Amino acid sequence: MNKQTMNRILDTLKDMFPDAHCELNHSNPFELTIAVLLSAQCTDKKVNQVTEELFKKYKTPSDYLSVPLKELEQDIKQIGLYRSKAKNIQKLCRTLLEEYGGEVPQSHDALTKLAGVGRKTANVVMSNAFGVPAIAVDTHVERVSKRLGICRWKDTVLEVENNLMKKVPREEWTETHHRLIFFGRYHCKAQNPSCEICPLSDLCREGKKRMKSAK
DNA sequence: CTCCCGATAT
DNA sequence: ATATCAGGAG
Repeated sequence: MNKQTMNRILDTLKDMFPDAHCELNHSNPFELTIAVLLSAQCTDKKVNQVTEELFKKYKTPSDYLSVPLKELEQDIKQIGLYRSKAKNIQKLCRTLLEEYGGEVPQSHDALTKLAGVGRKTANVVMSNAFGVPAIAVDTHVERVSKRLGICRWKDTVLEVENNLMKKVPREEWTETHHRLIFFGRYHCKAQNPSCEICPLSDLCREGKKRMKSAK
Protein backbone atom coordinates (compact mmCIF):
# COMPACT_ATOMS: atom_id res chain seq x y z
CA MET A 1 0.00 0.00 0.00
CA ASN A 2 1.36 3.42 -1.01
CA LYS A 3 1.42 6.51 1.16
CA GLN A 4 -1.32 8.36 -0.71
CA THR A 5 -3.73 5.48 -0.22
CA MET A 6 -2.91 5.26 3.47
CA ASN A 7 -3.42 9.00 3.88
CA ARG A 8 -6.72 8.74 2.06
CA ILE A 9 -7.83 6.05 4.50
CA LEU A 10 -6.77 8.13 7.51
CA ASP A 11 -8.51 11.25 6.17
CA THR A 12 -11.68 9.30 5.43
CA LEU A 13 -11.73 7.74 8.89
CA LYS A 14 -11.24 11.16 10.45
CA ASP A 15 -14.09 12.51 8.38
CA MET A 16 -16.44 9.63 9.24
CA PHE A 17 -15.61 9.36 12.94
CA PRO A 18 -14.04 12.64 14.11
CA ASP A 19 -14.78 11.98 17.77
CA ALA A 20 -14.16 8.24 18.04
CA HIS A 21 -13.31 7.33 21.62
CA CYS A 22 -13.15 4.54 24.19
CA GLU A 23 -16.69 3.26 24.72
CA LEU A 24 -15.96 1.24 27.84
CA ASN A 25 -17.30 3.23 30.79
CA HIS A 26 -14.70 3.81 33.53
CA SER A 27 -13.56 6.50 35.93
CA ASN A 28 -9.96 5.46 36.65
CA PRO A 29 -7.18 3.18 35.35
CA PHE A 30 -8.22 0.31 37.60
CA GLU A 31 -11.81 0.32 36.34
CA LEU A 32 -10.58 0.55 32.77
CA THR A 33 -8.32 -2.47 33.27
CA ILE A 34 -11.20 -4.52 34.66
CA ALA A 35 -13.53 -3.37 31.88
CA VAL A 36 -11.08 -4.26 29.11
CA LEU A 37 -10.35 -7.65 30.68
CA LEU A 38 -14.10 -8.32 30.73
CA SER A 39 -14.57 -7.16 27.14
CA ALA A 40 -12.88 -10.18 25.53
CA GLN A 41 -15.34 -11.83 23.12
CA CYS A 42 -18.16 -9.61 24.37
CA THR A 43 -19.72 -6.34 23.24
CA ASP A 44 -18.81 -3.07 24.96
CA LYS A 45 -22.51 -2.47 25.45
CA LYS A 46 -22.89 -5.62 27.55
CA VAL A 47 -19.72 -4.86 29.52
CA ASN A 48 -21.07 -1.41 30.38
CA GLN A 49 -24.35 -2.90 31.57
CA VAL A 50 -22.52 -5.22 33.94
CA THR A 51 -19.86 -2.77 35.13
CA GLU A 52 -22.47 -0.19 36.07
CA GLU A 53 -23.41 -2.42 39.01
CA LEU A 54 -20.00 -4.08 39.38
CA PHE A 55 -18.13 -0.81 39.95
CA LYS A 56 -20.62 0.21 42.63
CA LYS A 57 -19.95 -3.01 44.54
CA TYR A 58 -16.18 -3.29 43.94
CA LYS A 59 -14.09 -0.11 44.22
CA THR A 60 -10.61 -1.47 45.05
CA PRO A 61 -8.52 -4.59 44.46
CA SER A 62 -9.25 -5.59 48.07
CA ASP A 63 -12.98 -5.44 47.36
CA TYR A 64 -12.69 -8.07 44.62
CA LEU A 65 -10.73 -10.30 47.00
CA SER A 66 -13.23 -9.89 49.83
CA VAL A 67 -15.83 -12.15 48.23
CA PRO A 68 -15.73 -15.86 47.29
CA LEU A 69 -14.78 -16.59 43.67
CA LYS A 70 -18.25 -17.97 43.05
CA GLU A 71 -19.84 -14.68 44.04
CA LEU A 72 -17.68 -12.70 41.63
CA GLU A 73 -18.48 -15.24 38.93
CA GLN A 74 -22.18 -14.63 39.38
CA ASP A 75 -21.65 -10.86 39.29
CA ILE A 76 -20.07 -11.06 35.81
CA LYS A 77 -21.81 -14.14 34.46
CA GLN A 78 -23.72 -12.28 31.72
CA ILE A 79 -20.40 -11.33 30.10
CA GLY A 80 -19.46 -14.87 29.10
CA LEU A 81 -16.12 -16.64 29.72
CA TYR A 82 -16.99 -15.71 33.27
CA ARG A 83 -15.11 -18.41 35.17
CA SER A 84 -11.70 -17.59 33.74
CA LYS A 85 -12.39 -13.86 33.89
CA ALA A 86 -13.42 -13.98 37.56
CA LYS A 87 -10.36 -16.02 38.43
CA ASN A 88 -8.11 -13.64 36.49
CA ILE A 89 -9.62 -10.60 38.21
CA GLN A 90 -8.88 -11.96 41.65
CA LYS A 91 -5.37 -13.03 40.68
CA LEU A 92 -4.76 -9.63 39.07
CA CYS A 93 -5.98 -7.85 42.19
CA ARG A 94 -3.70 -9.96 44.37
CA THR A 95 -0.74 -8.98 42.19
CA LEU A 96 -1.68 -5.29 42.30
CA LEU A 97 -1.73 -5.41 46.10
CA GLU A 98 1.43 -7.47 46.49
CA GLU A 99 3.59 -5.89 43.78
CA TYR A 100 2.24 -2.44 43.00
CA GLY A 101 0.72 -1.02 46.16
CA GLY A 102 -2.81 -1.56 44.89
CA GLU A 103 -2.29 0.64 41.83
CA VAL A 104 -2.29 -0.26 38.14
CA PRO A 105 1.34 -0.22 36.93
CA GLN A 106 2.08 2.31 34.19
CA SER A 107 4.24 0.12 32.01
CA HIS A 108 3.27 -2.16 29.17
CA ASP A 109 5.61 -4.86 30.42
CA ALA A 110 4.19 -4.89 33.93
CA LEU A 111 0.63 -4.85 32.60
CA THR A 112 1.06 -7.92 30.40
CA LYS A 113 2.33 -9.87 33.38
CA LEU A 114 -1.04 -9.40 35.09
CA ALA A 115 -3.51 -12.28 34.88
CA GLY A 116 -5.93 -11.89 32.00
CA VAL A 117 -4.02 -8.95 30.54
CA GLY A 118 -2.41 -9.58 27.16
CA ARG A 119 -0.89 -7.28 24.60
CA LYS A 120 -4.17 -5.83 23.37
CA THR A 121 -5.51 -5.02 26.85
CA ALA A 122 -2.17 -3.51 27.89
CA ASN A 123 -2.19 -1.27 24.82
CA VAL A 124 -5.71 -0.06 25.60
CA VAL A 125 -4.80 0.73 29.21
CA MET A 126 -1.54 2.46 28.29
CA SER A 127 -3.20 4.68 25.69
CA ASN A 128 -6.57 5.40 27.31
CA ALA A 129 -5.49 5.60 30.94
CA PHE A 130 -1.90 6.82 30.71
CA GLY A 131 -1.80 8.74 27.44
CA VAL A 132 0.92 6.64 25.82
CA PRO A 133 0.40 6.27 22.04
CA ALA A 134 -0.59 2.71 21.13
CA ILE A 135 -2.59 0.74 18.59
CA ALA A 136 -4.48 -2.14 20.16
CA VAL A 137 -5.45 -4.73 17.56
CA ASP A 138 -8.80 -6.27 18.38
CA THR A 139 -11.23 -8.14 16.15
CA HIS A 140 -12.41 -4.90 14.46
CA VAL A 141 -8.98 -3.42 13.82
CA GLU A 142 -7.77 -6.73 12.41
CA ARG A 143 -10.76 -7.20 10.10
CA VAL A 144 -10.74 -3.61 8.84
CA SER A 145 -6.98 -3.50 8.28
CA LYS A 146 -7.17 -6.69 6.24
CA ARG A 147 -10.21 -5.67 4.20
CA LEU A 148 -8.67 -2.30 3.33
CA GLY A 149 -5.36 -3.90 2.40
CA ILE A 150 -3.38 -2.07 5.08
CA CYS A 151 -1.87 -5.46 5.91
CA ARG A 152 -2.01 -8.98 4.50
CA TRP A 153 -4.80 -11.44 5.16
CA LYS A 154 -2.45 -13.96 6.72
CA ASP A 155 -0.85 -11.48 9.12
CA THR A 156 -0.99 -12.23 12.84
CA VAL A 157 -2.39 -9.58 15.19
CA LEU A 158 1.17 -8.58 16.10
CA GLU A 159 2.05 -8.12 12.44
CA VAL A 160 -1.11 -6.06 11.96
CA GLU A 161 -0.07 -3.86 14.87
CA ASN A 162 3.46 -3.41 13.53
CA ASN A 163 2.08 -2.54 10.09
CA LEU A 164 -0.21 0.12 11.52
CA MET A 165 2.51 1.60 13.71
CA LYS A 166 4.77 1.84 10.67
CA LYS A 167 2.14 3.50 8.47
CA VAL A 168 0.50 5.85 10.97
CA PRO A 169 2.34 8.79 12.60
CA ARG A 170 2.99 8.01 16.27
CA GLU A 171 1.06 11.03 17.55
CA GLU A 172 -2.02 9.74 15.69
CA TRP A 173 -1.88 6.14 16.91
CA THR A 174 -4.48 6.40 19.63
CA GLU A 175 -7.07 8.41 17.69
CA THR A 176 -6.58 6.26 14.59
CA HIS A 177 -7.00 3.17 16.72
CA HIS A 178 -10.37 4.43 17.96
CA ARG A 179 -11.47 5.39 14.46
CA LEU A 180 -10.61 1.92 13.16
CA ILE A 181 -12.73 0.45 15.95
CA PHE A 182 -15.69 2.72 15.15
CA PHE A 183 -15.30 2.03 11.43
CA GLY A 184 -15.33 -1.72 12.09
CA ARG A 185 -18.10 -1.62 14.67
CA TYR A 186 -20.58 0.67 12.95
CA HIS A 187 -19.71 0.60 9.26
CA CYS A 188 -17.33 -2.13 8.10
CA LYS A 189 -19.11 -4.71 10.23
CA ALA A 190 -18.28 -8.43 10.28
CA GLN A 191 -21.81 -9.27 9.16
CA ASN A 192 -23.58 -7.08 6.59
CA PRO A 193 -20.95 -4.38 6.14
CA SER A 194 -22.23 -1.12 4.61
CA CYS A 195 -20.29 -1.48 1.36
CA GLU A 196 -22.94 0.34 -0.68
CA ILE A 197 -22.25 3.60 1.10
CA CYS A 198 -18.58 2.99 1.83
CA PRO A 199 -16.18 5.67 0.53
CA LEU A 200 -13.36 3.12 0.64
CA SER A 201 -15.07 0.17 -1.06
CA ASP A 202 -12.73 0.39 -4.07
CA LEU A 203 -9.85 -0.63 -1.79
CA CYS A 204 -11.63 -3.74 -0.58
CA ARG A 205 -12.02 -7.06 -2.40
CA GLU A 206 -15.00 -7.94 -0.28
CA GLY A 207 -16.55 -4.55 -0.97
CA LYS A 208 -16.15 -4.86 -4.73
CA LYS A 209 -17.71 -8.30 -4.70
CA ARG A 210 -20.68 -7.08 -2.70
CA MET A 211 -21.14 -4.04 -4.94
CA LYS A 212 -21.29 -6.28 -8.01
CA SER A 213 -23.76 -8.73 -6.56
CA ALA A 214 -25.94 -5.85 -5.45
CA LYS A 215 -26.36 -4.64 -9.04
C1' DC B 1 -4.05 -24.92 18.08
C1' DT B 2 -8.17 -25.37 21.54
C1' DC B 3 -10.82 -23.90 25.20
C1' DC B 4 -13.43 -20.61 27.66
C1' DC B 5 -19.12 -18.90 27.35
C1' DG B 6 -23.42 -15.79 27.73
C1' DA B 7 -25.90 -12.32 25.00
C1' DT B 8 -27.23 -10.51 20.78
C1' DA B 9 -27.75 -9.96 15.74
C1' DT B 10 -28.75 -12.06 11.51
C1' DA C 1 -29.39 -22.35 13.81
C1' DT C 2 -25.22 -19.82 13.33
C1' DA C 3 -21.90 -15.93 13.61
C1' DT C 4 -19.96 -12.56 16.31
C1' DC C 5 -18.57 -9.82 20.22
C1' DA C 6 -12.60 -4.13 22.16
C1' DG C 7 -8.77 -11.89 23.86
C1' DG C 8 -5.89 -14.55 26.77
C1' DA C 9 -4.03 -18.80 28.72
C1' DG C 10 -2.45 -23.42 28.36
